[in-house]
Amino acid sequence: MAKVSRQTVTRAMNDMSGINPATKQRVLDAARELAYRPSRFGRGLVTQGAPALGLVVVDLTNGFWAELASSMLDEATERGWTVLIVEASHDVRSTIGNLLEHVDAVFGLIDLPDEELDESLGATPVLLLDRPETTARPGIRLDFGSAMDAAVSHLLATGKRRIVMLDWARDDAMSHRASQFVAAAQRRGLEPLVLHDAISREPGIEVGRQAAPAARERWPDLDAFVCFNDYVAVGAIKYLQSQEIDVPRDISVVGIDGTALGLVVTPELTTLRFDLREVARIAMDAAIEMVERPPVSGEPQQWSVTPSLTVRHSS
Amino acid sequence: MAKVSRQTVTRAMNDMSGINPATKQRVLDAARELAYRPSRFGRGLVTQGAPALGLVVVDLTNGFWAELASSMLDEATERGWTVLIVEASHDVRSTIGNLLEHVDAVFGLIDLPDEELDESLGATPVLLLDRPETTARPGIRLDFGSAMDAAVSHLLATGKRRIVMLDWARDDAMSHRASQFVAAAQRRGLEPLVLHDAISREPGIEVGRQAAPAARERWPDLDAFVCFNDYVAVGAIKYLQSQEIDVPRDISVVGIDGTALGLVVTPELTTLRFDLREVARIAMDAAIEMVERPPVSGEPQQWSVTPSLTVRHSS
DNA sequence: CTGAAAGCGCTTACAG
DNA sequence: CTGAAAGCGCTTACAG
Repeated sequence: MAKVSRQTVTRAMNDMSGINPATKQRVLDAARELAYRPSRFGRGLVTQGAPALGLVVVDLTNGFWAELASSMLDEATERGWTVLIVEASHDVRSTIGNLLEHVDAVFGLIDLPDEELDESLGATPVLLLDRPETTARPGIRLDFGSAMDAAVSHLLATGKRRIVMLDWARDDAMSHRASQFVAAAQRRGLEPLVLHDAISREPGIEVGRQAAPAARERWPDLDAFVCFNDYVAVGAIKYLQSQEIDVPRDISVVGIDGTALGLVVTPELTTLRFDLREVARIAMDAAIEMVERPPVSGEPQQWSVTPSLTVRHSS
Repeated sequence: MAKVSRQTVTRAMNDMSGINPATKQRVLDAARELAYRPSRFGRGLVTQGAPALGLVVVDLTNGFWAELASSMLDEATERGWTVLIVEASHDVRSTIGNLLEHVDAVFGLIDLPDEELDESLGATPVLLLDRPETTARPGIRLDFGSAMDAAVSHLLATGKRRIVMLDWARDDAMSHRASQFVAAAQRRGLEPLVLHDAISREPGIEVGRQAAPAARERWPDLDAFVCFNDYVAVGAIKYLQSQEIDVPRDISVVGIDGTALGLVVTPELTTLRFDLREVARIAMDAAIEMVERPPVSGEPQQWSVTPSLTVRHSS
């Protein structure tokens, strides 16, 4: 339409030098009229484009994942990478399959059995968040060990003796978080009390609101809750408030994750807070490494991050 | 390495029929050893791949954006699209530039002057969220008009008379939200009271915590706050609590956005709640339309969404 | 300042 | 069951 060759179009569209301004304008006009947009595939084939990381989160409306996503975005931008975020709440398999078309590496929590994992992911470099040691894939583990110890010690120091974990999971198995609580409680000679919720679809406020009274019925003398996450903790506090049970005097509440929620609820929530910035840094560096280097055989690399106990007013 | 042609590699990698199992295995083994991964660009050039939408948000850790992002993800997946989320908090220009390499259309809040907008976005179809009417681009407007009326009426009905808007903006101009509040107040014959914050970087809890006392100093007889968003409202409630001022008896507080935060704070927050699911639906349909149809000249299309007043316990 | 040629890495017919 | 040819839509030298 502009009566020029494709190279000249390239020059006009990409703002390159060595083109007559009038020619350039003619090309740009024609492009507008034809609604012409360069194909990202054609261009990428030649220029390689910026590498992209796929981030698989569980639920963006959960502060933990929102904060991780936000941190990943920052860290990626700094390194010239692009991030593609997907929520793998519904159909994990097809979500992942779709994602792979667009990215050079994947990071996130992928809740799939090992065999399916290999099948879905193929040769794409993957870094798994918080997966059991059984996978032959590199990963970042959320290690609650020492932080759970700190939380239990803190509750003991404030005079609490009957600590109940309000757990949550998709199935009947105890969560990783709860099992670490059990270990910490036993190390202190406490009876490990765990109430397990496998009914609710999401570990939200409602879980805590319903689990707290159930726990009190089962262990009337309980004096502290450690909760699966901050949402469950907020639900527990909301229930206790409704019963005019004083937090923390009568019952202390400790959350996990360190989301912004904890600063909104009254009293402000004691919680195990992750440095997600740090997680994002590790993940980006590992992803770049995996994409650039040939695959190292042998032990898959494992990182570990530990939350720290942030004491506020709910304990 | 496997001593086969590229077509056979294609067959092996893509799980196609018409290939000898032994050959396939040989190819797969070689692929693994060479860490071979098909180029997404080469493949996309032929298959076209799934179309991608770029979503530009302000801050993923803000519940409004997290919920919008989550809804967009859902709606996009249903339509076979992929979503690429970016946060345009720091360097908007380069963030957008980077994004364009990867997507077929863009949706979101892009805080750039009109000329720069055209320059940055080029021919990419764009749908703007909550931009002034001045742009010659299609968009979705957040229209507070009738909802502000409802909020003011509700406060009047509960006996409040001196309503103060706690506003926030990046610069000295009144926000769109505040100007709609002013209009609603004037329609009811009220003096429109607005306190403007242009100091804080983000419209977070701290803004409310600091603005609330400032407002009380300036208008000692105030009896209600309407806040720029839920975060500011939570900050105001936190301050009032600290002063043992009863909410809502002494001072009512109304937020905007309808984020999950409002259910966590005590008392639970009355707020103007958007149906972000609806916004996501409109945006996805419009994006698909823009990519598939040639560009229509004439008036750019405009949609409008109105929040609804959700009365809880802070008013 | 403009254009002809080569090639990026795949897949889709088609031939054998 | 396997391979030779063509082509997807760009950009990068290079020639004029």
